[in-house]
Formats: sequence, structure tokens, C-alpha cells
Amino acid sequence: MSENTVVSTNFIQAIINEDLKAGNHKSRVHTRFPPEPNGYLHIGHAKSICLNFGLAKEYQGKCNLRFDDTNPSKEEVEYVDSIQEDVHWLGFDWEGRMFYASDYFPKLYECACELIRRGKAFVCDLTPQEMREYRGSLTEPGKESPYRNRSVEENLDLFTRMKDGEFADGSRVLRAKIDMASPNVTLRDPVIYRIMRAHHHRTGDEWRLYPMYDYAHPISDALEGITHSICTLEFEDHRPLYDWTLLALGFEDRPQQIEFARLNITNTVMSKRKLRALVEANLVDGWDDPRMPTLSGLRRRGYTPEAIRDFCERIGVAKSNSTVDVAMLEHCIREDLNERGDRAMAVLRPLKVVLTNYPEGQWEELELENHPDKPEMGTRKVKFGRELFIEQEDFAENPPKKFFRLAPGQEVRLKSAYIIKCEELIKDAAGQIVELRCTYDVDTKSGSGIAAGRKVKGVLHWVAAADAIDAEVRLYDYLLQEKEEEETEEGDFMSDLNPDSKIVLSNCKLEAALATATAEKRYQFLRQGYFCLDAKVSKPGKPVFHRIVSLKDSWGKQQNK
RNA sequence: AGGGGUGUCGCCAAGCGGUAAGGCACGGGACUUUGACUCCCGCAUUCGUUGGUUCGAAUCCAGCCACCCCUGCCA
Repeated sequence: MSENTVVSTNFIQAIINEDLKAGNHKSRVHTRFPPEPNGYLHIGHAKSICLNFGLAKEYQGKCNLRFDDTNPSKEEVEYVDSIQEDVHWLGFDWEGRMFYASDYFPKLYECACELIRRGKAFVCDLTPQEMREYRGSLTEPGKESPYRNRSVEENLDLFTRMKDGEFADGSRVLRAKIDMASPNVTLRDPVIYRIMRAHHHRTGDEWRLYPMYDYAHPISDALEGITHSICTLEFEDHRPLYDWTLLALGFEDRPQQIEFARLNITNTVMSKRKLRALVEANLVDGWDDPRMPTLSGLRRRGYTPEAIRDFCERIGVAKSNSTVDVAMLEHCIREDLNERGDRAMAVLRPLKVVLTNYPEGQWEELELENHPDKPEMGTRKVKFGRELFIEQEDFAENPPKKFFRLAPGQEVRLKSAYIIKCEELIKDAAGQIVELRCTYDVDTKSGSGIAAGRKVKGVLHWVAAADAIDAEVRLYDYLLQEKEEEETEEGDFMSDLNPDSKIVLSNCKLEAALATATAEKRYQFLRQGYFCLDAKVSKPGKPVFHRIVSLKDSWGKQQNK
């Protein structure tokens, strides 16, 4: 991959380098990847995972996996399981340091009491509506809550009773006492605890009080000894609160929050909310539908962890909002699969070819290499005989200029086999070409001497009828497209989906070698930049393949000119 | 006069006062039993903009413009 490319340092590495030089954080580097278990991980998370685990590795530090599960109403164990699986699949190991913010609920509660004792937090009885009014606006300062000056004793008493379940959900909150006039709205006495009777996936019904992210996150980081807390840009305004919390509680060697731009990819929906909507509306098979940008979807689509990691390295890390061209992602998987993908032939839209000078009922076995320049990858046996199939678009009755595939009277080589010549075409009543009658040149068998070296410009993929596996091949394209402008309602987003993104083709002809592939193997269609992945071979002889990249075909491009 | 960010090639992205890295995409050519791959070659006299400082600025200063984020008891 990009082993020998010169990699420049990103701004986070620059910060760490400075910290190391200054001896900050005892010269340690300890990061964490903190997903909320409310959905499956997607390619955007991969950027964060690669960043956090990558930095730890680069600086001989550590990286924890931590579930940010402070809002029980949205979180489920299914998600924590899938997240672990996906992080591992991507190739990273938290070495046993897997935590949950919920592990710290007792400690977090204790810290809140301490904040109260220090006069830095108070119980507020304002209703959500009133709270909003008191908060002021972006241009006007807020007003202080009438409950802001309760005594420490009263606050402690109230907070304890909140914990004990004495009050109704939403009736009171614990707020940090900071500054209602701050131009930074985040600092206007933010809520740090709310009363919520919800079943937590780990702590069950033990708590009726749950901490807010802004409060729990810095403390969780500090408790784990995190040095660099990397998050996305939208939390920049929260950094003062992050620091305030740790300072107010007297933590030493405080972690520092660093923000970077989240990943956007052209024509790709990266919003967990929308992805969930697709799953829930049954518009996709599930979170791992090959059209989904989730790690499980990409995996099913044939992406390798190596390709995704390479992608994350190539896109870099910065603070400007950007949208990476999906071609970059596709380049990464092509490059990886080009190296290690076994080759095989498949004919998606078959056109029958009969070699009139090939004896009926006879067939021969050819040995084909699995990779054009890697003999160590072995060979496979493929049958060749009188009846074959080629791709419909590899034949043109009236070939345009520079078409060097098959045409009436023209010669072409069947890859790894013989040169054939088209003598006659047979049409059905509707005038559709249904069969090609050709002759083959026995002396041109691949690798058999001088005649075999006879040059013809075109080389075609083919599948022998004797060897063909009928398959139903589903060609998936990107379903998850989003309009460049602005999506408004959920409904609009749904209607923006590409209806042609799921095409089912029957009667495809595949090489036996391809069809019997195990689910773990990935194959590459030799021509056209298709690679096919195995995905689910549910029924024997009926593999399901997914198209991952668009046709990369110079001929096609020429025609478009 | 709300606050916080960001603006370098079509898309990412280095650069941090010494005269514009790299990748993707794209164009041209060579090679080719995958029109793939590979290999060459090309692709920003210019860094949002206007001024200023300087022998010298994408890099420093000032103003302006554009875009993104912030008024959840979500994360």
C-alpha cells in the first residue's frame, strides 16, 4: 500500500509532538474511541478509529474502546456487540481496555455531589420550556435561574432525592453553575444530570438519574488517564465546558480535547439517524446491506480492512469541512484487490456463441492462472467447448470505429483460450441477436507456440456452457445518494434514493470456480473493474454478488465522448 | 460589534517568512492474452479578497467576503 509514500504530519500529531517535547501528560499518549452504542459503525467512524488507534500505535501509547452510554433511551446491546466486531475487523485491538461510561455512574454521581459542595452545581426546578426562555439567545445573554442560589445543603438533599427516585422524570435537573451571560451558550449553566426512568442496557433500573455527555465525557477521559481526547468539530464550543468540569473537580494532568473534521463522502449518507431510518423502513436488508456505508455493509460488499485503513490514511486529518470523492474509496479497494484478488470470469449478460468447427459433445480443460503476475496464487481448471457465452456488450453488429471486440467477420481472442472469428449471427423473430456462429483457430491455443502468439486486439471473457453455473447476480450500486443541495424532510431524503440501485439480473453465467467460492474469498471479475464479493452464497449455484465499483472501461468512456 | 471554526488545483491535503509536497480525478503516450494492472509525461507564476509590514509573504498584521457549528433535560 502506501508504505513508502512520504506521510506528512497532521495537526494532531503536531500537538502531540509539542506535548511530548514539553513533557506534558508525563510524556504519555493515551487516546480512546468513544462511540455511543446507538447504531452500527460506518466509514466515518473508521476515520476516528484509525486516528485514535493509529496515534496510540505510532507513539507507543494506548487506545481504549469506550461506550458512551449515558442515554439509555437510545442504546442497545446489539450495537455494542457490532461495534466490537467492527473495530476488531478493521484491525484494531483495545487490549482489554474496553469500558463503558456507565461503569463510572457511581463515581460520576460522587463527583456531582462534590461539585455541589463546592458551590459549582445546583438543582434547578425550571421546566424545559422555562429553561429555554432563561437561556437567552445567540445574541442576548440569559437570565439566572431563580433556583441558582439554593444552599449546598438543600442542593445535596434534593440531588439525593432525585437519585432515590422521589421526583418525576424531567421535573428537576442538576446544573453546573457557570455563567448565564457567556457568549458561548454551552456555558450558560448547562444541565449535567437529568431524571429519566429508562432501562439501561447494562445498569438496568438501578439509576433514575443519568449524566449528560458534556459532564460524563471529560470525567470518563480523566479516570481512564486519557491524554488526548479527540472528537469532531461540533464539540469545539464544548471544550471550555470540558475544561471547566475537570478544573472544577480538581483533576490533575487533565486530558485535552482536540477536534477534527468528520468525514463526508460524495453521494454517501453518513448520518446515523438516516441510516437507521433506512433500516427501520426496511428499505435495505439491514445495517449490513451492501449499499450501506457501514463497516458491516462495506465488509459484505467485499471491502477489506486494509483498503479502508489505507483510505483513512489517504484522506488525512484536518479541521476544514470537506467531502472526499467516493472515487478515492473505490481506488483503495481496487488497489488492494488488484494485488490479492483471485481472478475469474463471469458473464453478466450472456450471449451464446457456437463454435461451428468444434466437435459436438467434446470439451477440453484449460488451466488458467488465478492472478496474471502472481504464479504463487495458483491456477484453476476451466472447461472449453463448442458452446460458450460471452458478454452481450462485447459484440457489435455494426461496430463503431475503434471497437476491437467481436463483430461480424472479425477476430477476437477468448482469454486464455483460442482466437475465434464471427461468421454468422442468428436473430429471433423480434430481430434480437440470440446466438453467434463462430469458428475457432485450433492453432491459437493460449501458450501453445508461435500461432498462439498471433496478435488480435480484442480479448474477451467467456464462460463455457459445459462449465457454466447459472446464477442470479445482483448488481448493487450506491443506493445511498443524497442531493447536493439540502435534504429537508426525512421523506425527501427517502425519495432521493436511487431506485436503480438494486438490479437483479438472472441468467448470469459464472465460472464454476467462481461460484463455488467460499464466503471468505473475494474475486475480481477480470474485466471492467467489477469485483465481486461473495457475500452471501445462500443457495448452491445461486451466489449473490455485489457490484462495488462502476464500470471502468475505456471503451465506454470513448463512447460517451 | 453574539460566540466558535474554516478558506491552498475538480476532490482530499502538505506547507508555519525564503520563493507552491503528495494522493484521487482528469488528459496524453508506452506496454498488455483483463480496453484492467503497470509504466512514463502533463495537470495551481498561484494560495478567499483588499491593503500593509518585509530584500522577500500561502506563511506576519489589518479590514472585508464566503461557508460550517452553537439557543437538547441527544451525543
